[in-house]
Amino acid sequence: MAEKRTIDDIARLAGVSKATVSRVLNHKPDVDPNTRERILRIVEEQGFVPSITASGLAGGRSRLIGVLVPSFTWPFIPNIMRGIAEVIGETVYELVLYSINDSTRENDKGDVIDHILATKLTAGLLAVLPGPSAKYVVRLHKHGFPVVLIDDQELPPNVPWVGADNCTGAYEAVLHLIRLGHRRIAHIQGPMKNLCSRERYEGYCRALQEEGLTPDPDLVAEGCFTALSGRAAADKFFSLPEDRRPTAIFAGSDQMAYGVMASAEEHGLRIPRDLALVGFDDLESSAHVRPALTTVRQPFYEMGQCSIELLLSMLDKPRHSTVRTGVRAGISGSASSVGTGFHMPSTYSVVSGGVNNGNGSGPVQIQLATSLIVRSSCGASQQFSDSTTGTT
Amino acid sequence: MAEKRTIDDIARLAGVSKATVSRVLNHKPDVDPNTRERILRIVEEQGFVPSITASGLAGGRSRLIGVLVPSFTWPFIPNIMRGIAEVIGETVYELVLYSINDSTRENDKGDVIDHILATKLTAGLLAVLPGPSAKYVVRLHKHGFPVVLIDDQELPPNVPWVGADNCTGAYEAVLHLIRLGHRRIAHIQGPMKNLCSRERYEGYCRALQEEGLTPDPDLVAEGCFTALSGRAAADKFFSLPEDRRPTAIFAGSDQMAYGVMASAEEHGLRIPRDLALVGFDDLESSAHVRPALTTVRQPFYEMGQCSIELLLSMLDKPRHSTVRTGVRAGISGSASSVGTGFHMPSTYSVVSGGVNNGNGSGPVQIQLATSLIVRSSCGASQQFSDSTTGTT
DNA sequence: CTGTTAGCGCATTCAG
DNA sequence: CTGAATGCGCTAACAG
Repeated sequence: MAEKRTIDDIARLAGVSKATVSRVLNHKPDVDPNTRERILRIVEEQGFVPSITASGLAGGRSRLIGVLVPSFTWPFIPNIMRGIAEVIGETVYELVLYSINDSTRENDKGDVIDHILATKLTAGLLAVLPGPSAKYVVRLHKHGFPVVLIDDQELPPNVPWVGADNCTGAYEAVLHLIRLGHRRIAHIQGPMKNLCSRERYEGYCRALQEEGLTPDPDLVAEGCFTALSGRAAADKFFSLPEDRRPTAIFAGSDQMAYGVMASAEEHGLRIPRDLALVGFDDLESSAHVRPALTTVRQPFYEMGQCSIELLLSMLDKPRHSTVRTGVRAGISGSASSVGTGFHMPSTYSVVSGGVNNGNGSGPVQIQLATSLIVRSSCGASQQFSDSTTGTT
Repeated sequence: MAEKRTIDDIARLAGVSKATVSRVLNHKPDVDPNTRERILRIVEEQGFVPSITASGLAGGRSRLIGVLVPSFTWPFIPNIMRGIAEVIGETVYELVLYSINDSTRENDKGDVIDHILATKLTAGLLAVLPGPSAKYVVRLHKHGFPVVLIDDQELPPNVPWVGADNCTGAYEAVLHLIRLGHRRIAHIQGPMKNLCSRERYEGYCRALQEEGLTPDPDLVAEGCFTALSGRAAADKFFSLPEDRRPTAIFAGSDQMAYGVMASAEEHGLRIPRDLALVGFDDLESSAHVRPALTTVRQPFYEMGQCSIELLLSMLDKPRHSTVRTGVRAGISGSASSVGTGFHMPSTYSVVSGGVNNGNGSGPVQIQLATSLIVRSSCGASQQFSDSTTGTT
């Protein structure tokens, strides 16, 4: 069904010029309501879908959005992608996937970026990139290519960015532990080359200080986000003399927390009885491990949504829909929603940039709030047996 | 860097016609070695990359490959994607992502497929689709659109497909349990609407029968691949009178096995002491749960590679590379490799179709072997502490 | 071997 | 409000 029809076919069937058809397809105002109606009907009947590549060529603007992700196996990528995909599905844009696999050498990463710019395939780029590599994307931005970075980026101001409030998240987690009576709280950091690790560490320190506790260097170890590294760090903590051993651990990622669990078990320590544990991320599995992991939830799904919204708002908004719904809102301070309606996550803050002048949207940096998900691993009262902590 | 240059620019700089430039770019044979050399040099210098959209339009054939995936949150999608991305990275093709989110109504799925065909954006489609929806993709195939399906598909013969040998995998898992001395082996099925679930069940039955054990209906329960459903099934088993309770459980997915672990713990059963457990999938986390889960490994990464290779081999192979490497092998019975060289997974079998006449490659269905990964949850001797079971 | 001529399917002037 | 003309950047015949 739906044999390849061109705009000319439709024009012929409607008894008008292709120019007119093109006009209604692109929602131009100057068209007679009747002919518009008639054309739309024929388009519908024939199941006509304009060639995205041809219109891109002719119009000089692509309807493809690039998404650059590091190895898919990072546990939170799927949720970010889900957010992106869902929003994109409502628009006329399509997603093209660029990926940097683990084995990509640092230099080649620049090439990948150059390639993205050079092919001129996409209208903009959404990038999830580990710490230092972000500079390549910033370069794109400087060249005037629409770009939005996601998570863990250390950027010059007004480079569009969407991330989570790592510092506050960590702060709240540690505060929670302190309120539970813990005094010797260890922290397993992520790689310190990543901004998010440093921010979490900052939150950790702030909580301790505010509560009058002095951070103990022996209770801080650097991991690399993996379970194995978390385990190693925990092993180190547990080999401390008993009176200096931590009674609680705040891990910089859920996976590292899993490693702590393994180590604890091996050392005969029961969680939460002998050790309180809090992670960071709220991976799917964290609700299912035993004991269920208390953790700081990062709104990955929302970050995906938010970032693509931001990117779209930076484009020349040539919204146009044929069969699909089309039209969405731009980002603005006051969660405005237009058309099919996009809702900004309830809690977010614009960190920088952000003059959102109606036309040429100004670049913005958006930081989404994290939230502490209390489960049993920290010994607090609540005991979710296996509820999947309902969140959108 | 790399300001927007067109083929005309290069032609001018090289003192030839754009046609000639196009010829060398597309690896046409009839070009003077010297001019070819010169042109290539200039292309390199200028960092010229031809517009993928323009050449697609003009040449009538796209260099975009569609990938259709169900909700990203399925745990094995990332690995499949990784395989796909890695292979695609070596070619001139780009990936465009189509996704069907969980909330997509069954009818709309057909629309998504129609949309893919209608836009004529992509040259072919790779689809990972749950059971019944596959029919839409089959329709595409019937329309002559190059398509390869991945996993769990019940297809007419010679619809290109790549999957795993579920039956043998299950068979080996159960056989392993029997050899370990178990007699009351329960099985938690995946949804029976999925072919893979039925195949695994078949393998389960076959192993029992071959060893002279009669399947007990009470020891079989249907789940839906999730941890929760696995837990429910296990609860049911554990509430059986002691002499009818299973001493081993073969779960149809790792996630369901996780559910079994939770239930076992609640019922005071120790794994593997009181209960042997084997899963299916070999998710990343299965090596890290405690006890480490014995499971049947599905070669997702390889499936990704294999499927994209198959799809590419079905295209009009207009291989062409500028900066990137390009050129890969087609699929054939005898793991042939061409150019940069692709290596078929060592063990695979062509199930159907498969006349691979040099030119118009015939459709094939490829089934990859699974492998039993023995860890501690089944009580066998080997105890991998936390080795990530090295596989490619 | 190489230049010339036509479009691919559509968006956009620019005149009516 | 609408049609005719022009060209996006490139490939594909067609003649040299």
